[in-house]
Amino acid sequence: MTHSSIHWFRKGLRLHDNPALIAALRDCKQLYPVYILDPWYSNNTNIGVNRWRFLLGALKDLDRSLKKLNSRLFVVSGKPTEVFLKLFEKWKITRLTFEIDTEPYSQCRDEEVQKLAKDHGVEIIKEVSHTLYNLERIIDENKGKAPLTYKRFQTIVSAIGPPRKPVPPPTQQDMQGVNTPYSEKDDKKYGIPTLDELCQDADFAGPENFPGGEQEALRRLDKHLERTGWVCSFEKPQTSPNSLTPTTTVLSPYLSFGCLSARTFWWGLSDVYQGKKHSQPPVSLHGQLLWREFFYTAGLGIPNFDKMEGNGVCVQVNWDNNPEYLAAWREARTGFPFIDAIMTQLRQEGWIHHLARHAVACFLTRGDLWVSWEEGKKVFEELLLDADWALNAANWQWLSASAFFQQYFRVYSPVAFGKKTDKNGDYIKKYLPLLRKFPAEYIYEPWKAPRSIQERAGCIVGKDYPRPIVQHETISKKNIQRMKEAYAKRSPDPAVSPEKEKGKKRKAGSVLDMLTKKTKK
DNA sequence: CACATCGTTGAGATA
DNA sequence: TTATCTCAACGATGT
Repeated sequence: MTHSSIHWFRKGLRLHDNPALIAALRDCKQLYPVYILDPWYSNNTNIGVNRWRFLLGALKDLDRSLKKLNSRLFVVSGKPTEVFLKLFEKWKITRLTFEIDTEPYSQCRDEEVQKLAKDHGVEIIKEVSHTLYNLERIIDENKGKAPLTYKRFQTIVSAIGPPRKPVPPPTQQDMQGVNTPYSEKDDKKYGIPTLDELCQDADFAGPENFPGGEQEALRRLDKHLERTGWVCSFEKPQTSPNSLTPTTTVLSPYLSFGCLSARTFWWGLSDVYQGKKHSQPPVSLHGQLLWREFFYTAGLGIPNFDKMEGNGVCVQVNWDNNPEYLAAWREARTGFPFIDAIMTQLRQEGWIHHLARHAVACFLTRGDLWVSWEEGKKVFEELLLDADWALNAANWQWLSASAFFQQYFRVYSPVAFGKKTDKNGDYIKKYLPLLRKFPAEYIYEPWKAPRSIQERAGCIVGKDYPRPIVQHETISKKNIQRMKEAYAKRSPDPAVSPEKEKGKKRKAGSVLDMLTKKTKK
């Protein structure tokens, strides 16, 4: 039995740990590696120039690697079902392989493609390789529901055991007898497009600090794994959101596009940990991969996970419709240098530290501007190289205290938070050079600087740099009360009787809390 | 069912 | 410098 296989790349833009690609090679005479530019994405999501560039880097790298195996990548534009309808016939395809993708659009897209394949007698092979685990299994083990706490999630996965080991990349030997028919003219027809062809504002691309591609991903992984002491002592909350160079691995864009396998990362860490004392989840590097897995599971198991309405775990909040505030935040002109510097780095470089994301997300939503997390999510989706459907939705809900995290009275200060790790404001000066002559004393709150100092710094607040968009001290207190109201209104379960509601209220009384606190002492 | 515990990463005061 | 407490008081989970 000999096959003509298409391996369909979507995420999973790599050769290592790609079990579906390996499956495509079994008893295979002709292999066609395909990437589809699906117009659904540009029609329904916002992808910024840096993200397009990262994708193109990843595709070029993939094509290079495939060519070393005497194959190549075929890039095709169009709706996947329409593309496959043509390709199945044209290439006499008997088998289609791909990596399982659990996002809602992907699931419905893949469903359609599978139907088409069945109608054309094309065999389908799909494999789990984007995540550490089969997420369906995690949900099953938790009685059909996505776990809602990290602890619970940990309990489930430790019962399942460690993730599967990564699969090696295909070798020359695996390619024996496998052929990819293509000619010179296919370069034009199936070549990788340019940035200009994909993206209106190709000229606005920032510095390419993190080039896309599997080779770069593996290089970056190795570089970090060599620092064994650093790996073993890694604790996420101890890393700085505002250092001039990243204090974390910045492997997230590579994981998001699948240039790097989460399992390869996981087992690489395990090798480093071996026999040494090391940090533990949730703060360790293994812990970071589990956060990703946790949120992917939530994205699969919770309907309408990327929206507030119809999302069963999300607190329903009366966010303001405030386009002016949203635009000021997005365009880095809130008047809070720490916030504006972060938003500038985000736009220019496509990556900001996780805690910097906390600061700006809290500021936009429950902390200060009272704009819906869904709006913030859209901006991150456009600008972050590591934008990832499930993680983006989950973290925005977390930071806006809409789900997973409920201690809404813990509010990040747009002035104080950054000072903890960058007293002099060097980070601010890097991204907002306008403010570079302000003395450290005023760099986080330039509006407080006396006029003479503003003049000496060559930057007048209200003219050259905006005045603060809100009065943080008063507005954040007011917003805590608004969050309290939103929680109090949490959709009362219609099945719950009024008596039960009363009982609930009594329980929440402060007398008990006082007592427990005293007995603790 | 009642209740205790706990939660990756708050700020600010105090010792 | 670092640890602990208060502010006010959340929901999910486990016993």
